[in-house]
Amino acid sequence: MSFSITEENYIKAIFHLQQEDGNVSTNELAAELHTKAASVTDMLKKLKAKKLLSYEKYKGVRLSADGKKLALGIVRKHRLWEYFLVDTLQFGWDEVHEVAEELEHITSKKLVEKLDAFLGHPKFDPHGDPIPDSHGKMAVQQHINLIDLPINKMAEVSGVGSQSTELLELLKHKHIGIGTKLEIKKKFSFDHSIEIKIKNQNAFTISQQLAQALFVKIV
Amino acid sequence: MSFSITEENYIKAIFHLQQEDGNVSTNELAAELHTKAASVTDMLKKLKAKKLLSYEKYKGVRLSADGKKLALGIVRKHRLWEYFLVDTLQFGWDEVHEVAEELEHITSKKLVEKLDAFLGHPKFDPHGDPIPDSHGKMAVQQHINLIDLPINKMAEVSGVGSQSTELLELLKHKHIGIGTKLEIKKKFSFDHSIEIKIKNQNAFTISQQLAQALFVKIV
DNA sequence: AATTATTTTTAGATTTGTCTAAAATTAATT
DNA sequence: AATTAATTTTAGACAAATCTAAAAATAATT
Repeated sequence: MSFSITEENYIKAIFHLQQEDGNVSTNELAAELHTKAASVTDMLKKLKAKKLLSYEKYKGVRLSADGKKLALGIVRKHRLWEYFLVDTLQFGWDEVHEVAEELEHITSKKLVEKLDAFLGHPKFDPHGDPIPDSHGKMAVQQHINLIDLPINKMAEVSGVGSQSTELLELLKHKHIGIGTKLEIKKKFSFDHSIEIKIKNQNAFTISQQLAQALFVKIV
Repeated sequence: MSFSITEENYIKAIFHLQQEDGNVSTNELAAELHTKAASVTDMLKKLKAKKLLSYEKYKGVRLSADGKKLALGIVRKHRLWEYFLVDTLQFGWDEVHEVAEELEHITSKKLVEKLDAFLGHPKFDPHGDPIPDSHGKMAVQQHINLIDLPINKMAEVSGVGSQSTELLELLKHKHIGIGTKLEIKKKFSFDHSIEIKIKNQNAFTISQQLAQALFVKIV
């Protein structure tokens, strides 16, 4: 059985949303996919008929085993292509997401396996997210949210919570990227902003929103 | 202005067909695209409205300057990806066409230019076809049809006339590929078959159809 | 030149994915 | 508990790309 690009995008969006949520609502999906709730309802019926998910009226949606498998395949392709773009073609890590959104729908299985081998079976993509292997297994990276990092504990930025160009632009401006080593110097309860210090730089504060979008691992 | 994958495939098909023909007929296009004449007519109206081609009822079709530019861009991507698949990912030259049919529709201009640079600005793809540069210019390879090769003149296979899997399967079986050195020993007027001899091999005959599908350059 | 055959176009229907507006259901609040 | 608000679904319509069947135009043949 084969799936359209649209169907694949629905499955991928549900996969990402259900990481946190468990069950995913129609409105959440509509927002994620920049479409309307009515369109989502229509598509969910179709995907249910294809046994990619379980869905009951008004009860939200959850991927089936087949759906998860499909989603992991798409995520695998997306992250391998991101790795390729950065590692092989010298793209900036903040400019590969949109291109990978297209490349992830190329169907050839052989291409994926050859690309994976050529890249040396990488475990993490340039944003710090784990790449599922050909069986759908992925390494678990103990990402902590920066907001939860204890004060004065050195950590390394290992992932970002979103791929939005707005976020990536801000990070570029502040010279924060994957691998950046930093520690928290102060937490301000008034607006939940935090003061961070990057090695060899002066300390500066970042907003709660930004801190929540950054994941780190303690080093 | 951007174009759907379907529109791009029409433009590409017209480009290839008009190389020989000049004006391309509705039925030719329908055959090439495995669709029906009625569908072609509908699409030609749309592409005319987008100024990619000139088209008058019952008179056939011809690409405009814009249409040619678009076609060359698609051909460029197709052939660069084929080169990548063979050269970088170690695909066989006979198994890359279908994958490149998908990859050629990836839109990022930056990707194309970075890929081109990474590959070292190749001039010909693995089938011996020239790769247009970023301005749409391509090297002219003096491909001669094998049928026109003089007897006992050593030549090197430089291209194939079609990408059909049937042809590629036959070539694989006969151990003929790009770069194969051969000469014609006899031509049989009865069925226009020819006897060829590949270096270090016994001579054997090939059909007119096969000979017409092979292009060589005299060495 | 008239007739037959082929090619091409039109007309109307279908599928996929989307939309708006209205109805139905569930959640929140008074 | 009753009402309001928010969410979700249904109903009907639309655009893209396709199809079949019939009509129109062009080409081929007698």
